Amino acid sequence: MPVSPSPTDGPAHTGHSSNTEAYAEVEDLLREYLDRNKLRKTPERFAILEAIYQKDGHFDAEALYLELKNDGSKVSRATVYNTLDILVDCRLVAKQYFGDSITKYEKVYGYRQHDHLVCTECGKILEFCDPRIARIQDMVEQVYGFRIDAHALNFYGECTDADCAGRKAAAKDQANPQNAQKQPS
Amino acid sequence: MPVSPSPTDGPAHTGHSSNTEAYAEVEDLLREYLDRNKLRKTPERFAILEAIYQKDGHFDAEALYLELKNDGSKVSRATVYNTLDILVDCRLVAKQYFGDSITKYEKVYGYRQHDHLVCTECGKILEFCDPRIARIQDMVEQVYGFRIDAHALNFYGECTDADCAGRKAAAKDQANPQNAQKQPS
DNA sequence: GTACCTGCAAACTCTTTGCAATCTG
DNA sequence: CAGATTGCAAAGAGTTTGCAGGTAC
Repeated sequence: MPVSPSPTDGPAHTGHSSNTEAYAEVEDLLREYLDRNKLRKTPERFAILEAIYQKDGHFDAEALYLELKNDGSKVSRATVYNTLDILVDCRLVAKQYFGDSITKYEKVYGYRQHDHLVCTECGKILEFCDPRIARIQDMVEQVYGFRIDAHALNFYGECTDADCAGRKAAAKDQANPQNAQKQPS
Repeated sequence: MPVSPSPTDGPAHTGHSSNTEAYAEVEDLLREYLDRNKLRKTPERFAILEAIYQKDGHFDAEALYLELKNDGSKVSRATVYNTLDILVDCRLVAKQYFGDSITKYEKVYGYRQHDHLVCTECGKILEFCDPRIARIQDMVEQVYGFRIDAHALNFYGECTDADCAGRKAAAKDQANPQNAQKQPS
């Protein structure tokens, strides 16, 4: 499975269903997918799915592994990675890259399609929706003869939060020009 | 073989000025940036800049390092990474992530702003331009109070090329269901 | 029972770091 | 000259792989 970005055309669920509410549906979808692909329905796979759907926001594979471990599960890192691939493949999870070369994941099902706004100073990530992206996608599909099934749009910039961590550091640097060269996040 | 080291990874660059023409300007821009930030104008930095502006399309740090090495330069990997950071910082080079967790770079100056269309089967990358993205950016800036200075929009899907490598492999898999589960790149 | 899956740890890949030597300003 | 920058190699972080044992079907 090559690229695994966030699906744009997920189930057209409007608004967010609650975590618990959504989970039964989600589990069924995984079951179906595993059936369809003749993969086994192991407890590990469902444990990982459940852990993900209890979380909010973005996470990385290591954090998920540690969380599972903390909760008494003894899934291995290898299984976490393997299962994440499966979940991305069946569009229950989306893979995201925010410029720091750490792969992040987020649950997808039951959540509105959205894109990301990343503060390069403090790392804060906001989400936004814009219907024009779907139209750009349609145009690109037609012009280039692709069948597009996912997209990722990230904006990078600086937020205006008073407590933006990076901005404070930058201010300090100004008094201390040796450190002026910003580190990439 | 999915997304990353595809031989077809080539350009399809939209609206470019010639390489040599742009380079003098680009060198000046780097010089200015180094001055402004009190960084040293080392030969390595200019050698790397030049190598990048002689290339077309996307490349990764390792490929750039090997290329420089081949050409007789003896810059180290560390310097390549360090310099890429500087060039990204002064907007002569852009960092890109196409879903295979290998960081790609491309030159930016003198090239029209564009976004990417990635074939998840064969790894081909096409480029397109759409003015609506700038408008979405404006709106997001206003609504969220960000100062945005970069974006990345990637569409992922399947191309319609007759020789799309991945599609052939997928067809083979269908006859041989054991291999149905696609491998991550 | 079979072969898919898992856990474990080692291997791998990409990137960063530490340090002595070198070169810019 | 001072100290920023380099090359080198080793370390680090994140992810993948190989293999023996476990387990879904």
